[in-house]
Amino acid sequence: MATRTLIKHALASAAPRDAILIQGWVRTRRDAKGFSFLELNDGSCLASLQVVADADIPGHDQIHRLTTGAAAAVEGRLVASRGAGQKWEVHATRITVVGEADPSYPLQKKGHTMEFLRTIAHLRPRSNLFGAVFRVRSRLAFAVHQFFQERDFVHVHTPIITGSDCEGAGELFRVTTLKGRPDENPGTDFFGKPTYLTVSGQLEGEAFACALSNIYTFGPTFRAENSNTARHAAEFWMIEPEMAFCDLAGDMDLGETFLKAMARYTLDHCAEDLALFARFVDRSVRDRLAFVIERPFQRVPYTEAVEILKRSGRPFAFPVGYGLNLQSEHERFLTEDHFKCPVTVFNYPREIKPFYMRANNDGKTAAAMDLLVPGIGEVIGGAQREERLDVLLANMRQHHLREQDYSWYADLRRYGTVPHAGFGVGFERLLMFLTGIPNIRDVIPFARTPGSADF
RNA sequence: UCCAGAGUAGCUCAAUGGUAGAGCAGCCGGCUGUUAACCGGCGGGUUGCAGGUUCGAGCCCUGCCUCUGGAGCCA
Repeated sequence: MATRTLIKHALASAAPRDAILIQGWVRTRRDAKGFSFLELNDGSCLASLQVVADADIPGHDQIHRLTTGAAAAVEGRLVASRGAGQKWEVHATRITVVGEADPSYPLQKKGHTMEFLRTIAHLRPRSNLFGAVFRVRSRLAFAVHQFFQERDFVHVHTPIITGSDCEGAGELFRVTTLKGRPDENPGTDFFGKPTYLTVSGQLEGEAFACALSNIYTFGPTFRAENSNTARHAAEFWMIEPEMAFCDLAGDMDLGETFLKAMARYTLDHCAEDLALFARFVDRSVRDRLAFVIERPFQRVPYTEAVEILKRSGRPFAFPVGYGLNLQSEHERFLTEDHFKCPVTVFNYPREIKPFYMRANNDGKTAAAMDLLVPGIGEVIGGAQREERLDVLLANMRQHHLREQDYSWYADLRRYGTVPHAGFGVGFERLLMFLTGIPNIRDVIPFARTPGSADF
C-alpha cells in the first residue's frame, strides 16, 4: 500500500501518479449509475479532492456508508480531471470506510452562521472557514517565532502561575487547592501564599531582557474581567517582546515592523485561505494588508491626538480632554477617519498609566505607546520601562503598591539598570486584523468567555 | 456590568390573540462526468425556562436563562 499523500500535495502535483493513497473526511458524495463522486478533505488545505469511484472497484459496495462527515481512505491514480473546477482528481481503485458519520452530523454542505458553528466548536474546524482560520493561526504562530528569532530575540517561558496580584492589568483568576474560602488561610495553600493565573509575563520578561538583551514571550494569558465583547476572552495568547538598551522610539519601531511583517507573511503564505476570508468575511482584507505593508504608520503624541479630536467637530459620546483616556470611538476616529492607517499614539499622561512606565522629562507624561489599527482598535500596547530606582519606588508608592512585593523587580534597577522597553500583542486580535474575522471567539479553537468554558 | 435586539424542526427563517409552515439538511427511490447537482416521496415541534392575562397565547404582561450587536475594562 502506498503511503499517505496529503491533499495539498496531491493538488500541487506536477504530473499524474499511478499509485496514491488519500485519507480524509467526506464533504459530499454524488452517485451516478455506474460510479460515484466523492469529495474528500483532510484539512491540509482549503480545497477538497474529487474522487471518481467506479461501481466495480473493491469497496464501492460500501460507498453508501460514506455520507458527509465520514472518514475514508482512497487508493487510486491521480489523473487530470475531465470536469471543470479542479485540475486533478483521483480515479479510485479501492475505497475503504474508516469511520461512518451518524445522520445527525450537523455540518451541512451549505453555509452556517458563525453563531451556530460556535456551538459545535469540536466540529467546526471541519468547515471551510474554520479550517482556514486555524491553518492561518498556526502559520502566524510560526511567523511570530521566525520574526523574533531572526532578530536574535530569545524566547522565554514566563510563569503561568504568579504570586503577584496587583500588576494593574485587570482581574485575576485565583489558583488554589484549598476547599471553601482560600482567603481565610492562604498560608496553608499549595504555594503557601495566594496565587493566580498570569495576566502578563512582562515583569519576568524584563528580568530576562536585563540579561539576554532581547527577549520575547509567547504564551497563554488570563483575565477574569467580566468583559462581554467581540474582542475579549478570558484566556488568550499574548506576545511580549522586551529589549534592553532601548527607548520608546525603538519600541515603536519594533511594533510597526512586527505588524508589517505579519501582514507580509499572511499575504505571502496564506493566499488560498485569505481568498476565502475575502469572499465570505471581509472583502477588503487583502487591500488592508497591502496598505499596512506599503504605507508608513502615523505617530502622534497623545497631546496632539487630543487636539485632533477636539478640532474634528465630531459629537463624541465621551468627553475629550487632556488626562482622559481615549475611548474606543476616539481611537476609531483617529485610525479609521483621520489618518486612515495604523496610528501609534505615544506619551500618555502619567496618571492613566501603570507604575512601571517611564516618566518623561516633562514631568507630566509617561513613555507609553498604543498601536491602533482600523477595525480592531488597540493591537499593541507598550512602553519604555522606568529604569531609575528612585523614580520607580516613588511610582509604586503613588500606586499604593508594597515595595516588598516587588523587591525582585526593583533589584533589576539596583544591579546594572539599563533603559529598556517592550510591548504586548494580543495574538487573537492580531489574527482578527489579519483575517478580517470580526469575533475573537472565532480565531481561538475553544473560546473561554464569561459563563462559557465548554469543550 | 450597562444599553439595545433576538430565541419557533438538525440549520436558516415564516406564521392579525383562533388547528405551527417553508426552504435546506436527513431517510427512501429515480436520473445525471457530477461539483452549494437535479426530480419525486417520507419522517421531523413541550415555539428557551417559569409564572400570569385570556374562552383561547408562538404572538400580550412579569421574572429568569442563553445568544448577538454596542459600551466600559483591556490585549
